[in-house]
Amino acid sequence: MIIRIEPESEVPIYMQLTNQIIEGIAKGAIHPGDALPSVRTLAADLGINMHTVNKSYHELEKKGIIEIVPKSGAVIKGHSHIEQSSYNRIYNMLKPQIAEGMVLGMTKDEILNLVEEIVNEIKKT
Amino acid sequence: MIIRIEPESEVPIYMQLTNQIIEGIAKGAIHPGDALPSVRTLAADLGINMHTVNKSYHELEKKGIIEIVPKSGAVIKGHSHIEQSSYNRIYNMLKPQIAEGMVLGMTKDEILNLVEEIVNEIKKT
DNA sequence: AAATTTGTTATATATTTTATAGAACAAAAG
DNA sequence: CTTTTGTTCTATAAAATATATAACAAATTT
Repeated sequence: MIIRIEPESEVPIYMQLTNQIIEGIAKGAIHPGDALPSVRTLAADLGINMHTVNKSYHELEKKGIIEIVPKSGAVIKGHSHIEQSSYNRIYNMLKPQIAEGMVLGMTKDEILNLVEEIVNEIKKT
Repeated sequence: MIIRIEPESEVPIYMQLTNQIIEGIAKGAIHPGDALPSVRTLAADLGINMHTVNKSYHELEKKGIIEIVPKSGAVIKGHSHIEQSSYNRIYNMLKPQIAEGMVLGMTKDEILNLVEEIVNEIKKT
């Protein structure tokens, strides 16, 4: 799985990494049960600091996406059905952005089409 | 229009304000052509700093939602159809969150239903 | 015309966030 | 036993966030 970090982005490095790992899981590049690289290894590969990778992994753990076993490693969790707390979190993250789309002139159908397009784009390949 | 700022939130104050103004426009509490309060007035009303309100207004301007007339005021713009640059920005903001929903076990239909629910919730009074 | 209000600009301070660096630890894995 | 693991700690630096105060010229109001 290829990860690209843009140091000059306005998006913090740990968040770029978090998002790209999430998308990697979503599109099946990595699967539940797989172990993520050690924080030292991944940091060296990406040319970033160990603690930055560590922060990203703990973000993923807080989101319920991976499980960190102390002194062992980080493993991708499987999910049959979304939990209520995760659902609420996603609801609150999506709301401002959907409102922004509406204000800027998008109809409900245009928003739904965009979302469907994104889902398809993530799934393909 | 009622705005509530939570100083202890992990979401920056200027962003809370930006989002609530956007949602206010989306649900019709304020309309295109309306002028926003002066930065000093709103800051006093909310008990926050003038520069924080100013930053929020310039965020709204960057998003293409309001127009700031120097020495005059901020006016809400109308939108017939979304511009490509705004569309791309919303696309990039939505993508990581939709991927997160997928990883946490949401199906395409569950995601589309959630988005439709949010649109309806914003539209209703 | 005078006074007030406007957004803007500037300086200053403080806290939090982000990112890196290096070191040390105990536990797990080889 | 050696290496690797995540964790913890200290330290530094830059950027983001938030507040405070002051001053300016232009616009608005009185």
